[in-house]
Amino acid sequence: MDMERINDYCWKIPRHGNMRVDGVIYASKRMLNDIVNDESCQQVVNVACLPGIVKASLAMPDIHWGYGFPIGGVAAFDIEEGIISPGGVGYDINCGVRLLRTDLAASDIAPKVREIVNHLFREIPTGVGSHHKNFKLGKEDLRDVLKEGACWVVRRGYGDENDLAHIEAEGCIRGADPQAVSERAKERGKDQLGTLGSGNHFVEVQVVEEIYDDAAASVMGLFLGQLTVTVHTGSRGLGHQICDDHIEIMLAASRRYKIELPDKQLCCAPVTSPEGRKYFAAMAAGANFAFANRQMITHWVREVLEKTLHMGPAELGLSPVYDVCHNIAKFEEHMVGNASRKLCVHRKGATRAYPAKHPEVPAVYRDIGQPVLIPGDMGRYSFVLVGTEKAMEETFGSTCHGAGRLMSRHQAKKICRGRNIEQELLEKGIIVRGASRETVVEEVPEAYKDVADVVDAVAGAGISKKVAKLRPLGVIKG
DNA sequence: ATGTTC
Repeated sequence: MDMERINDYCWKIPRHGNMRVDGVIYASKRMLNDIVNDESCQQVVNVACLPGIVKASLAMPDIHWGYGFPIGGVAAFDIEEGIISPGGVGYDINCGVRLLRTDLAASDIAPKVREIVNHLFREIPTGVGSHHKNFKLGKEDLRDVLKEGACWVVRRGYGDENDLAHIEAEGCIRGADPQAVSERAKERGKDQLGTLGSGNHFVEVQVVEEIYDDAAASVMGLFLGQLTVTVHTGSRGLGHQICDDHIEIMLAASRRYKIELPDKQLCCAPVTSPEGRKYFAAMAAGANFAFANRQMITHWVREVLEKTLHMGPAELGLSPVYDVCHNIAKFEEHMVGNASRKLCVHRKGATRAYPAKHPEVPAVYRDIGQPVLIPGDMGRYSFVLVGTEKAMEETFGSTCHGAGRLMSRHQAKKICRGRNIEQELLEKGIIVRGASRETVVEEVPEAYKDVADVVDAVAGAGISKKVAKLRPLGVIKG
């Protein structure tokens, strides 16, 4: 692949063949070597061929191969001439991350971590197909969750207005239509609200290990040695089914609208077409289910910590720092050249990273920029960043989303033969409870890139700024 | 990611 250097952290695949715009990849030179030899590079080129794409087909340093569009990709399309595509969002609609802060020092509760992990594991269903036996939504309630997102959960008494103020889009994407969601998707979702799922999803008890930006950390209520909890999950079977249903519809739509596709998996429809509108309405509903999911899990994290530590809410001081999506398509205003344009921004394995002063950043963060939450693997660390003006100028206000896989699940299993990963992590001071040995093995830290490399690349490029590093103490995995 | 090939 022909690659031109823009700067130390930014590389261009010049427009060629059917590409309508350039490809642009954010990575250090060292990381780029792996990326160039990966199939995901061709996916960046393929996306650049889609109608109405604006400026460039973008990729973050954690890019890897995905369904049609690369994971770690950002693609913005003109509302009038552009398309919307389920492959540009991914199967796990509104997969995302929520960081919860507390008033506690991790050292004070260290002897209790195992008990906390065990209680979390008992209260939050984990693993493929996990669901609640005694917490099922009726048809009307599920409809309201799909329309209202986290607001519905708070209305039912699980959390408060302050929680909602610290969620991207306040936990509710407007334009969601439950009627655009199939009965089958609803059937899969009705007993999965407040469940974790599998793969890289987790609830993790952490300690703030390093602070890079004192002022920003202070505004976020973060301090050195602090106990925090991170929730990483999405829209479960419901979102998966929405994606499946609409890929089917989009395959037909692509033919109907005579959209030339370099890869069938890029199937899409004009943003303004009935198929495009219906997908957006269903995707927004799936996104709202995921916001509600993380809000529901937050409630159980609160309960577990209060009970295990014998504390009231005031003493615990648990509240969300922020909650961000990294698999979503949104309608946003961006400057393109000298004009402000309304675009459909697809972020798939990419996180919104708005700068200070942006009207969509919560008032409390208006001076520091939007918090960005980057989970790493379970053995190393996670990062808190903030968005920047440069992200707004270059990447439609977007940045990376995580470590990115280095090995397939199969490869991971192979290198772990005869090893006890739980024991190895325990020796590093990390208590792990997984739904099965298999998932723990598939998520072995060596299977992932070092998230510090990913974060240093986006910080080096100037599209995010480092605020804090979090180290795991205990984790539940699907 | 996913009732991991409805």
